[in-house]
Amino acid sequence: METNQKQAIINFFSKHTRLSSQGMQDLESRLSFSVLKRKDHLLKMGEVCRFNSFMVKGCVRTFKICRAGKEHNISFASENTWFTSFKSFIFQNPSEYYMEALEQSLLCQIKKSDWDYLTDTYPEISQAFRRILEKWYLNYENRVFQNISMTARERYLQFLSDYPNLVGRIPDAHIASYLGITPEFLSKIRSKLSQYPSARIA
Amino acid sequence: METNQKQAIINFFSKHTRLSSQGMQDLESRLSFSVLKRKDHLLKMGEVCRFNSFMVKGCVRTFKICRAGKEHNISFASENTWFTSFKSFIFQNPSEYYMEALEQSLLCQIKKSDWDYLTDTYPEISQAFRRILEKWYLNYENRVFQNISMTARERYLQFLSDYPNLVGRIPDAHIASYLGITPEFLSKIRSKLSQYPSARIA
DNA sequence: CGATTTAATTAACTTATGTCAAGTGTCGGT
DNA sequence: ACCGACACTTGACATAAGTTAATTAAATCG
Repeated sequence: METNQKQAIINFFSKHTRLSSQGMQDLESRLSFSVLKRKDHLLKMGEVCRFNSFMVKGCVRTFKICRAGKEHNISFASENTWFTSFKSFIFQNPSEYYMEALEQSLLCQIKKSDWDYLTDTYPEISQAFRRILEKWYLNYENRVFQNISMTARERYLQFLSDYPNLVGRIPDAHIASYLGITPEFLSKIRSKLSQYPSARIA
Repeated sequence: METNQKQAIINFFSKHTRLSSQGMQDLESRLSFSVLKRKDHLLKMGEVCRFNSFMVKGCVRTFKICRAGKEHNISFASENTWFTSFKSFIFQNPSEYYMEALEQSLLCQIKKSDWDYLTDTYPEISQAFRRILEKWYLNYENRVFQNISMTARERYLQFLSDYPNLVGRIPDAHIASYLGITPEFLSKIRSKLSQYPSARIA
């Protein structure tokens, strides 16, 4: 059963690199599973993030509390994505971010020490990690561009097209936070969009 | 003379990794210099970005033109920073971005093929590149958080503190674009800040 | 199944930011 | 010294987005 789930990760790596059978075995033996209930915290601010996580099933939000004391979602992790509190994981220092499950979730995790071992030992795994990091980087680059160049409505339409699997699954208030607007304003945007559906042609 | 300038890059790498003398020599022999005049384009949209560049002296902006046809600055490169049009450089495909010199600039560049050779051959250099990429990533992560959680005035104050060397050096309109606001509104922010200097305590 | 919390909507009003247009100042080139 | 770009500012007005608070709908838990 668990071995079946681990397959998702092996598949993930296989897509990004030619993984030697030894590397595959070594990787698999270092994966561990973790189940989160809804509202469980995977990480709290100030804690050191010990794991890089692969989401098998479920959804987790990563957020930070600003000076004014409000939560701001910076990203969501859903099926088949790697996620971690990057700076804390890399430098093993206290995280600025919280990570909280929005649904019951099944994660497959690698400890920092195993991660370091694997990337030091297997160039293919190291390369796959660089690919993941490149993807994360390009994702944030796009987010920055969207934030400085688009209205809230345009960013919402972009979100719908980028993350169709999250819409209707997580509370709108979390999407609003991710977009940098209030839930009330998102509600108005949605209301106008349903009134003039043609406006959806982005 | 040029050898002197190359020293800046060697220094940069030395700070981030233990560089073997052979790697150092190999790296140095693959660096080339490039001078840009003000308003020169280092890269235009649609072109493939052939280089990773290190800014020795000067300033370059990277921008993209949105659907509405307006330019939006996504980043600035000034002294002692690496910059490139990342996606285009990595995948050698047409860039979505333009890069334009805001001042006469001196760059030290590495071709993609040399970059690949160096990172494949010298683990230290590969590691240094990962450090650069991590830095870029964390920079954008912070930008996203700032964009979704701060007002324009707060983002401007943050910019002043993050990039004091750019203030008064490049036109305010470019800073406004980077912050995602209009030049007129930035002017009003500046005006209020000089009226109530204590408001600068961020 | 009912009781209670959480989510989403709506409206009135406020604040943040954009648009347009005019005006001033500055700087390099002639 | 003059001229024309460009940079910056300012004010009146318009639009985007936030705030507060009330209301309804829907999910959760006992």
